[in-house]
Amino acid sequence: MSESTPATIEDVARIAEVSIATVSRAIHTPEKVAKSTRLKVNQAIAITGYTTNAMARSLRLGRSNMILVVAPDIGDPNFSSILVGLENEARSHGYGVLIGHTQNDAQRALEYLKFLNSNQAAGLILFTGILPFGHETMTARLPPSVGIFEPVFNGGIPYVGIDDIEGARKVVDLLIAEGHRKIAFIGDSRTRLAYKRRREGFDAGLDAAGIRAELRLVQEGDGTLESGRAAVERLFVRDTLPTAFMCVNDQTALGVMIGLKARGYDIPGDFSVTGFDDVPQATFMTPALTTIRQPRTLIGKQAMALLLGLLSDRRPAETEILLRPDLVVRNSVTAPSRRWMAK
Amino acid sequence: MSESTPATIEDVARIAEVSIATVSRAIHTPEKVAKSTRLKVNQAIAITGYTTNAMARSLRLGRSNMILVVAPDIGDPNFSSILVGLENEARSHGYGVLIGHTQNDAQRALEYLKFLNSNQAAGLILFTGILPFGHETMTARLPPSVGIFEPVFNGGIPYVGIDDIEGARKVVDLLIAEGHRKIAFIGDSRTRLAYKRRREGFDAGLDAAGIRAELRLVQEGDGTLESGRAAVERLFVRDTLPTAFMCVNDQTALGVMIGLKARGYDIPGDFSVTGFDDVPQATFMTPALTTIRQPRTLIGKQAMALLLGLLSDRRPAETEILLRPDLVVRNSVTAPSRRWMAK
DNA sequence: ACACACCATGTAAAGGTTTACATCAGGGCA
DNA sequence: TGCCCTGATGTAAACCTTTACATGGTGTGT
Repeated sequence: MSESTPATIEDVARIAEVSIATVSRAIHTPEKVAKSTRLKVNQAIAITGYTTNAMARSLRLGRSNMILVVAPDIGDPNFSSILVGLENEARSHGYGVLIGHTQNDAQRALEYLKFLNSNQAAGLILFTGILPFGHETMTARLPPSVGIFEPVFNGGIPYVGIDDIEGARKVVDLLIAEGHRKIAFIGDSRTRLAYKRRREGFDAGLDAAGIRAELRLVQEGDGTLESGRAAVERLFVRDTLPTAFMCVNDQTALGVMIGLKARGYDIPGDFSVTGFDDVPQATFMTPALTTIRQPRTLIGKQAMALLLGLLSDRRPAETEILLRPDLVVRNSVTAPSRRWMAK
Repeated sequence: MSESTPATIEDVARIAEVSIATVSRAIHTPEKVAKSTRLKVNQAIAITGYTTNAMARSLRLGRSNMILVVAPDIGDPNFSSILVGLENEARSHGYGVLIGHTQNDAQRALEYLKFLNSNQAAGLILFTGILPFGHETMTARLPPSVGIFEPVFNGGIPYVGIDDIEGARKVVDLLIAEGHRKIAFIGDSRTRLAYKRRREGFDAGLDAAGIRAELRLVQEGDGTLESGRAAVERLFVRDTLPTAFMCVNDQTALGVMIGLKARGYDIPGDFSVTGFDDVPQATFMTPALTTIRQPRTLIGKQAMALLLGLLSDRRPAETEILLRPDLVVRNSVTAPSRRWMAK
């Protein structure tokens, strides 16, 4: 009717000549209303262009159709593909996705907390390993939540990630198969479980091949490009050089490559280098980086599906969903250089 | 009190020994309540941990504190930096950001329309040049909106972008300064205004230098990597070769570089290549791509600021905000090859 | 023919706010 | 003293749904 104000359920009821209760039922539990009435209601809806006011509905129901996604850095290119998965799954179930960007700042995280308290979000997707909110009394009040990549804080919150151990294993196995015996591992000493597991996979691979791990070849960094470069420097002051650098993530690998090139070495001619994550830039590095692909969109999809399940009281089958990591072979790995063999 | 149920305004009122109206006023229009009362209310709020229920508030007010951001592809790495700007600005004004992902699918776009109709979003940020919703009756009902990069549909909606003409001009000017006279332009024939403008800048630059434009050197593509490669092939079947390829965007430039390398040429030794947009991969291409930087985060910030202004009834000062494009000089441009000079 | 069950629908309350309007107290002024 | 104005607070309606409960009508079984 009047185009200015959106139609309410009452407008529909008037036109369909039924009560508003019937309209509501016709929409949400159609099997409870007579076919003929349902028809009238549907016509009235079509005429008015009625859409139910989500605010009123959420208020009445006590929960909204929004999912809050909190990530430390939404500018991270890796984030966007996951977001696609999250969003698709959410939308196809009538949920909307709300974005929160903490930049690892507790203050900001706290502001998002308000969205939860004020019932604006029915569920939570967490990207950080640690609960962003000062977990004090908080944890109790948290709505159904799902973590991405890692278990959240004190557990209890299911998460979706990849099998980091297996992924790392695939990388070492490749290097070993190529003939490498002295493999450096450039790690990340921060508390992320994923990084610990990649190290585990590395150790397991060496072990399985009967290679004695050399602790001198293990360097701890912080996952940044710079830490990769620094690790190279540290290794070169010693006299035990590896023939391959296995890096905990692609950033680190890039740093390693830069460091190696700065010293005039050829990759993979002189040294092989591997990454982990398959960031979009990996294809464009020179040489293109051999790494482990994170099925990002799928991770997002599964995480959202899990959360949506939680929201419908379906208890999660498992508290940990680990997807299969795939090895992406590009050009940064080859057999160890004769140069070092001779030595 | 009871931790199970979030505190309502009534709980606060009871503790502060005032009416709920006073509590509401103490929060939103503190100057209207006596200092002593204000104090009592604040204490009560602290005790209860009260946060106003956004659903109820939005219902009453008739508008929410959510901004819907609709983009054709939220997986696009360029999107994320803009999102950072949007999100920061929104959050600092108490607004939340809702993500919509249309994949250029009208059907999906329509689903987002529901968020608007149902009052779930107070404003709209549009990434597509064309209105995603089948603009029929829609346009009238649209909430305050702001476009990104381009004017939306039939105008009337302000937008924030960069000055594409000036950006393109900076590129041609650089090429010309390096000594290039025969410059190919690999364009995008789709209807995006930005692309038209980049072409305009190209023409203007040539004109200003007194170089006669050769239409044969202008190739229309569709902005994809493949279209860049195809353009190279088309140019090589003719005998008029350029010494430089100016591409409408970085994707196209990458395609051109691949095409050129496949034919055994060196960049920039044999041909110079330029892009536009400065996508994250540009640094990693070989050679690193000389291109135009989009101040993405700033664009997001400004767009959101503009929208927030609209929401407070402040009419926009201008309907078009064009930010300054910066030239990013890397390694894909050099003086024209002697090889062609000799010819 | 009566009781009962069942089905379709209506009535009204509840959910948490905001705000126009009413009320009330106190102070200034004639 | 009486009147009016002002400033602080309270009362209650409205925002739009959903749903428990009530109502009334139809049909089944005895």
